[in-house]
Amino acid sequence: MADKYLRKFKRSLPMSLLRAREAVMKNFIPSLQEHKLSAQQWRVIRALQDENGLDISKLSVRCHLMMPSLSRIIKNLESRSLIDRRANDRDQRVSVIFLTKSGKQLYDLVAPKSVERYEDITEKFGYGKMELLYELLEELVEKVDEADE
Amino acid sequence: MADKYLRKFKRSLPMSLLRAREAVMKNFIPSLQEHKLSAQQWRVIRALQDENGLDISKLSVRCHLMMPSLSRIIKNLESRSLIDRRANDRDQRVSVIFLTKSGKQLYDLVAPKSVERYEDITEKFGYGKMELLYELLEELVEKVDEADE
DNA sequence: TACTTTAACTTAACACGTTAACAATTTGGG
DNA sequence: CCCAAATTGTTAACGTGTTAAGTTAAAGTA
Repeated sequence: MADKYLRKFKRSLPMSLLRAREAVMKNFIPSLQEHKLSAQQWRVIRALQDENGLDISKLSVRCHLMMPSLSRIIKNLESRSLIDRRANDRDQRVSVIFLTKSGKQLYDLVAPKSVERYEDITEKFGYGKMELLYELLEELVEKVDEADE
Repeated sequence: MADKYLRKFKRSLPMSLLRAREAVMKNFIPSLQEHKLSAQQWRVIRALQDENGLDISKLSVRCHLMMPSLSRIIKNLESRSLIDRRANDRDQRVSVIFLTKSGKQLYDLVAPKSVERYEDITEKFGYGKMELLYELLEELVEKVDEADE
């Protein structure tokens, strides 16, 4: 208990996670930029490709986006005719979001490049280490969330 | 090569890293908020505590902040008298940044709580796993940055 | 010395992260 | 049925991420 000082950034967990995420994202961003898509907009498109016709609250959870951010993103994608919103008949408060035809086309255009980038990263880093990393990250989240105080 | 589809978010590397970072940050943010500090502002203060009198470019590298963000952050911290800027005599273009007395006092107030939070996380997750995670993240960055294309 | 190039920021513009306040429904009693 | 409370978003405001353009000072070059 003698040395209660803060580690420098090199050994800061948030910083290490940040650097790793940045390094990984650098691989995906260029092909998204070619289509004027942000990483967040792409997440929404991906989620809708997985399951078309999600309401905004569900999208928010699946994409890890806060409602205000998502609200803006949907407005943007809607203005570009990549998605479509319809009111739910049973509950007029909820908007259900659908990928349009051009939204699906855009997905089909971008997805293969992302797959390539992912395979490239997996190859460079090693499949076993990738799996180990996933497990560690998952366990970290579990343990840290477990008892918040 | 048969199944060239994108994993769902649960198994997306950027998402896993994002979730982990969010879970970890949740532990540190409350004590920062008590002092109206963002995580980024705190990084700047920490860097200056490590080495007082850094120019903005060096701060940018150490804190992993882009120059425009840092420019705004410095303006903010300066307006709150937590830091102080002086022109470099040899080169009038560079501003050298110093922690003021109240900046240092704020550091002394916040740092112990961050140390506590870090120890708590380490204990919950396990020291060995923490070290392993650091190594994996570092290696991931190396390998991924290695050959960008 | 005059002129171009480089370096060190700063500003602008747009998107997202985050908290708080608002608006429109829907639901749950009484 | 009516009103309070909860639900589903949207808007506002401020700080950060990111790219591009603008400023000022230093360095390099003819």
